[in-house]
Amino acid sequence: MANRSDTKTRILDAAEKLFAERGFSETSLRLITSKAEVNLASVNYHFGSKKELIRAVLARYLDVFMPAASSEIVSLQSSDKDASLNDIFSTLVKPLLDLNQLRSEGTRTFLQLLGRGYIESQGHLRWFITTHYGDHLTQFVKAVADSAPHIPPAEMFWRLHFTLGTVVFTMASADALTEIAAADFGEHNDIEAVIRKVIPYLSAGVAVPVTA
Amino acid sequence: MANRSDTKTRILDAAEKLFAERGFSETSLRLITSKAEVNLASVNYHFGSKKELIRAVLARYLDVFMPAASSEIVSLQSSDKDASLNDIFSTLVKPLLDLNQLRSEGTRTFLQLLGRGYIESQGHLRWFITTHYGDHLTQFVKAVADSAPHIPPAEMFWRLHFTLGTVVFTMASADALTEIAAADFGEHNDIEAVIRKVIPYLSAGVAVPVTA
DNA sequence: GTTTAATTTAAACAAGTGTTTAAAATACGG
DNA sequence: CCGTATTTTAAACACTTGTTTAAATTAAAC
Repeated sequence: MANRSDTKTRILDAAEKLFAERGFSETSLRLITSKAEVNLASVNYHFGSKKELIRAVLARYLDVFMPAASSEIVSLQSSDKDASLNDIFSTLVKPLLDLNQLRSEGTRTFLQLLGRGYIESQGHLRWFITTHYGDHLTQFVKAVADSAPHIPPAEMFWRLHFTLGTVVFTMASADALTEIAAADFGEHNDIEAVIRKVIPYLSAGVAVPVTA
Repeated sequence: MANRSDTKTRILDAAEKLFAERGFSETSLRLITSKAEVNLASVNYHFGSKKELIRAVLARYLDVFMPAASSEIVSLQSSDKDASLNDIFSTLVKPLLDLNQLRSEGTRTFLQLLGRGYIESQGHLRWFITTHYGDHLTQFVKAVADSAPHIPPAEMFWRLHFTLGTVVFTMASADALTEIAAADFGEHNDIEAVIRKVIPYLSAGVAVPVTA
């Protein structure tokens, strides 16, 4: 049937869609391979195991997004030494939206995958991300910390995880939320609209003065 | 072995602990019944199915928490007509901490269960909560909306879901986060400390002016 | 104490999971 | 074009899942 290593791509494409929609452990290899119209055993042949398939799906996005985000932050820091939190978060918008050119619905899929990853992770994904992209992450954390110097490090630790939670949860349930918003308020939001809504919320929370 | 309807309680106790720690679908009935030292079939005998067990576990907390939270909000609104967002969120602290008297680690367990519920829910839990406790929820949403009248309803919808995401994610990973915070910053936070940290973050995000 | 109802138990069930195997088919290098 | 390596395939494997069954046990009613 399908020509050679096209099989690998078919699996990745089907897997990322299903993983984003239903989560990793709720998506069986049989469902993936039937959607991809490839044989069940080809997943283990090409990727070794389901865990490695999950990592491959995420890596395909992270390898594009992380360097792009990094360079955006670098160029922001060189042009504006006193960038606001809003500026820093907004810096991520372009690299995120560029993923839509990589694949249709790329932005939404990537953010949903990230959310699923952090929610379901029993360790192997957290490990994979921090060891492969740790430098980019610390760079981002430092940029945020520098632009909110009135927040002590320990407090910033918590607030960044609050932020992570907001993003992750919002994106994992973005489909349901946009549907409800459309039904209840007649608002038709795409993923970009949601991103632009959440940034001010995050900036305000991270920067709010610590109460004594 | 164990005396009569003590079996039901043993199952609920073991189930809520495991559900909170590992999530619903990652927790098998065999694990629950072995921890509870009861027979596997007794879950289906007493609760009918795993889904109904999940609902029973959550109901045991919600039946206590929801009325308590409601009455706190009512008394706040009658004493202070212009309560701040911080006041409203802080209103929930006492009902939450009172759950520690219900069961040991009750507060943490409840919040983690809530997080798992919203994250994993394929619908049946969302349906269960909104139909059984919908009045309490709309009362709370109204209180928040009234104290931030400069936020349009559609925008408030999104911000409340951002807030839900923050709480849910933070609580679902609260154990890991408090451990890291202790190791990296020497901070020893219990669940109350985390709650008191998150409230200013949430209030600031919900109330931040909408940018044009 | 006997009968009836409620509960507990061990065993099996049916369905689903990720992974492995060995043979068939395809593609490639010389 | 042939032989080798790569890829695809169908089948089976070993294991886990929630649920059901029917017999054994325990509790309650009379």
